[in-house]
Amino acid sequence: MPIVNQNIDFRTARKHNATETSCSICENKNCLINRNIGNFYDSQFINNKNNIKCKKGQQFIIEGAPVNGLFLILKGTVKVFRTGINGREQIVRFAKEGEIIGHRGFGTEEYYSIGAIALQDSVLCYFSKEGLQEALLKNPKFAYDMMLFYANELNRSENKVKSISQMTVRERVIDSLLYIHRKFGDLRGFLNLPLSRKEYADYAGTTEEQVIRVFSALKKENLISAQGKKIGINDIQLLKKEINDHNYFLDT
DNA sequence: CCATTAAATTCAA
DNA sequence: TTGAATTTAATGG
Repeated sequence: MPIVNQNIDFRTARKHNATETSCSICENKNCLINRNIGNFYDSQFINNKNNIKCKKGQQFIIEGAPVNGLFLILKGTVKVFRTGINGREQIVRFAKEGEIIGHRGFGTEEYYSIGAIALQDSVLCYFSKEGLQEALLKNPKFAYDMMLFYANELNRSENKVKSISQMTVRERVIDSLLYIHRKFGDLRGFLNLPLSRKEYADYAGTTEEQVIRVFSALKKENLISAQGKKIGINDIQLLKKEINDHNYFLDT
């Protein structure tokens, strides 16, 4: 179970530690800020970021907490979720290095509508709302890149609504596997992100038992293999075909 | 959904 | 590095 709220104060989290990284020497090329670093007129806000270390399982965004900045993943992976009516967790997405977290509430919302938990020990960069707003107003290229990011996110989330409402459980589980595969890739024949069956279920919008049963069926058909949390995809073509046959689209 | 057993992971010595 | 303790997977009711 997730470690509950260790009272992180992001404003006072201090920057004098070994993982402190200045954006100017950061090697994270997926990072939107890093990609635009040459374009900034005024890089003041970059120097005001905080690096936050999160242990595996630590929640760093709590649903309902006030938004006063935005996170970027410097290192590690994270799951972003929303709690449904019956207390069930719906995983919105998995995020890896360079991705932005907590952007939805950025412009107008005052409170987070999502929670986020580190899946591994992770390092996050935290930028204040004020600094970012100023940077966006001053730097059109940066603003444009942000807009593209938002458009992408919207597209993805619209696809997800479709998949959850129209696909069968088996298709949703397969879709989830393909999503993880696309996003995190393979490592020595196994998906490069260890997830529990519960987490697959929360992403696919089903239950742990259903996932386990679909996995068992897929194993019998030799489409996947599994050793604990390590899932191997044996026949990605057939899996893709099963989704494509029903005319569903794959997101990023 | 819950209970049971098997399997895998974690943790600390 | 091991194995005991804890967590997670798998199955069947």
